[in-house]
Amino acid sequence: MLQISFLRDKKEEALQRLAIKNFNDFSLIDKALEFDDQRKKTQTELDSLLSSQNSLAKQVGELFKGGKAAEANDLKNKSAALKESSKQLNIDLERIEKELQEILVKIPNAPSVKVPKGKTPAENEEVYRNKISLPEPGTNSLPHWELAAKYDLIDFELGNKIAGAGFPVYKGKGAKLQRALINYFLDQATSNGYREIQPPILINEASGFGTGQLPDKEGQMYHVGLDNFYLIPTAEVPVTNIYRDTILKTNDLPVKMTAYTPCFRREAGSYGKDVRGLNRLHQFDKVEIVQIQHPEKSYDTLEEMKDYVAALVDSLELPFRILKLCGGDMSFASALTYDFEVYSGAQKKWLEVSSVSNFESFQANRLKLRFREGEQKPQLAHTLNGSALALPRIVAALLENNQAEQGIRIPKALVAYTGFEMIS
RNA sequence: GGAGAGUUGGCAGAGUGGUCUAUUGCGGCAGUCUUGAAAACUGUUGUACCGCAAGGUACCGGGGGUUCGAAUCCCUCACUCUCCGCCA
Repeated sequence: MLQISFLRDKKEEALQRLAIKNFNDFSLIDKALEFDDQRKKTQTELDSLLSSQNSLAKQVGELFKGGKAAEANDLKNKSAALKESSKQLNIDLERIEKELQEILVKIPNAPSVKVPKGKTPAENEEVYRNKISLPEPGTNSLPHWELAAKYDLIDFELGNKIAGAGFPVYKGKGAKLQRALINYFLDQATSNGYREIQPPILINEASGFGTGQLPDKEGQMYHVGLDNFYLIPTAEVPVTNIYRDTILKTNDLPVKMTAYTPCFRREAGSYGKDVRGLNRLHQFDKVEIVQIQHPEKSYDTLEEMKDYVAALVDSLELPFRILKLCGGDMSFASALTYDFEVYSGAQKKWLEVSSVSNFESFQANRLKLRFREGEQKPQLAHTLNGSALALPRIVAALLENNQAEQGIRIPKALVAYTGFEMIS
């Protein structure tokens, strides 16, 4: 949620930046400013009315104490009359605030000026590609779903039976590989200064609102109706919400956290070959990194996180590229996003395995996540997060790119975690 | 799941209808004293909104109600604790 003060004081800048995201509904901004004017006016009226009521009430008390009942009753009636007006003003104020809020939550985050213009993924800007060459066509022929069946690593049919499509069952070395990746990713993160967190994987509405999943993406989350909980789509939600309604000190920054969680996504509307195998699941595992940072340092931090993830993917010996997302391909809440894609040999396409974003103060404003510089007034912090990494597509690429006659080779960095060098 | 007791400022903890713009202590910050520090003493101490300012308003778990007036009374929801039951 953008701050109304930003829309008011830097309207031109706001409009220009929003245009990068192809958001052109400027009437919405004007409407927000109008409602804000109304809010101020109503608040002023209400406050002065309440002030008179407070002083009348005080007088009534004193009159009763002094035994002047008749005069007291007079003032009582007067105060009762004022109460009617203040009640109405209060209703007006609540309505105005609600309407203002409804508009504000519809306005996406303003992208950084560094974000390239564009509408489609084809217009994303490739900013880096590592030195590992793409697999030769023909040498790595089987897609991961066939390899998974051949070596009995992942059973999609069994998942269907137990839960439904998109809930695979990992077996044997397939299961061990999952656990190895999770441990490897967590160990790497903690040795890079991220504090490990194990959060709840069910969240309440307030948490869903804080990071921006609610109300807009309600349909993307599984909902436990009986208790009104949501299953987390990413660890970002519970981990960032640790700092909801919090005022940090400058010294506390940056806060660096990492968490492994399963992630649950309904993926309503997805279909076709994009969802084949591990490409798109309802339940998957991911290690997330989250940082809370001073506004002046958040873009340096974003680069640092990008470099960290790059080193991590590199260590798995997978060919990958980094894209700076164009305005049209960015998420609602992000100000700048880097996507990481590994190349899948058998599928002959790039698979997204990580997304690293700076949200600036967009989430912090919803979360009321602030920090205080010395004795100054609290100000909103910046939040950032990234996948480091999401497992399924990493596994897909590992299986496909490392397949050979004698089996599937495990990258060196992982062998200490898997306990085996080959799947055969 | 059943019964009971609670939720007050950074923390502890008073306050059962008007002087609560919330007692007090601890902690924090500033100062005095000191070569420096500690101790002691003095002062100060939250958040949000409205207002050019002076100042005003709201917030005692959330929401609603009673009243001229609510931390205090009523309703409701959430959470915490204790005991019982069940249980990894």
